[in-house]
Amino acid sequence: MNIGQASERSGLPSKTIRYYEDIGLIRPERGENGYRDYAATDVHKLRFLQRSRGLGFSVEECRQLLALYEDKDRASADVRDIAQAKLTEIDRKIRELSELRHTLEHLVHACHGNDRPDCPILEELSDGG
Amino acid sequence: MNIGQASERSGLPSKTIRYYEDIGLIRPERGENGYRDYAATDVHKLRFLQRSRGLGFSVEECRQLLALYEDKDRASADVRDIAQAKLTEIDRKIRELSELRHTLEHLVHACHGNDRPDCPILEELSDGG
DNA sequence: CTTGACCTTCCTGTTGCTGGAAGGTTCATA
DNA sequence: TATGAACCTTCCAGCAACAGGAAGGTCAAG
Repeated sequence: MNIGQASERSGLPSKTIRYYEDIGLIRPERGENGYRDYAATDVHKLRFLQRSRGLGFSVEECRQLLALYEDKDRASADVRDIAQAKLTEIDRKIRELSELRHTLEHLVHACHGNDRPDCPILEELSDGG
Repeated sequence: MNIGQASERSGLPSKTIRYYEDIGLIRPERGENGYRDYAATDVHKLRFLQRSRGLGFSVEECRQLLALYEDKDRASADVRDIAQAKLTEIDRKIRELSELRHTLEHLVHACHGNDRPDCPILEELSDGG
């Protein structure tokens, strides 16, 4: 498929997809006319990139993550070490998001419109939530 | 406290903290010598910024989030709308992180070293996990 | 065979930092 | 009191990860 369709299916702008090719993340085939031709697996990778970028992983980290399942020979210990490290990082992110969620929920529900300065959420934040 | 200590306590490099001041996110006092002087609440805000940036929120989004609890008068409906929108976004991020975690866990545990091409994780990915 | 919606490369601009230069401040120690 | 290390300041340049737009080729429909 062409880049437009790949963009639509992955949720990434065409510009970004071309950029990812520039830096060697995804290598689509080329048609006779020079157009990029994306396979279904390419789109999966793009979607994967779209997600992990949005979750705060750098492009280089995404390259590592991508390598994890592009690696046909997953026997190597360092590859699994990377995966394990990422798992730890993901757990941390999930924890932090939950805390942030907790904080915001208080803002929405607990301090509903009354402009008292002793709102519970402020105390929580001051205590180093 | 000086910027070095604020950096240490917030987890943000001094450079980044100065940048955040440049773009108007945090406004510390200044001492007689011209040094920035950070209060405890400033450090809380910085830590908050450090987290939310690492979780994939843009600086402008962080500015909104920060405004949410700097706003002494939280009566306005639009402020609460923003908070609600962020809550939805956070929930999505948590879901995506959980999926990513699931995927990686499979990579670490299910495909342990055997280089078979029919590894379960690959099927999962091909199905558009 | 032209019109519009695609696609291509290339070049510039923006965001969000990061490093380094050049210089002032503070504080312990000789 | 001075000298050196470890801070701090501003400013300027560069990098990462795109985004916008120009200039031009391709393709399917009327």
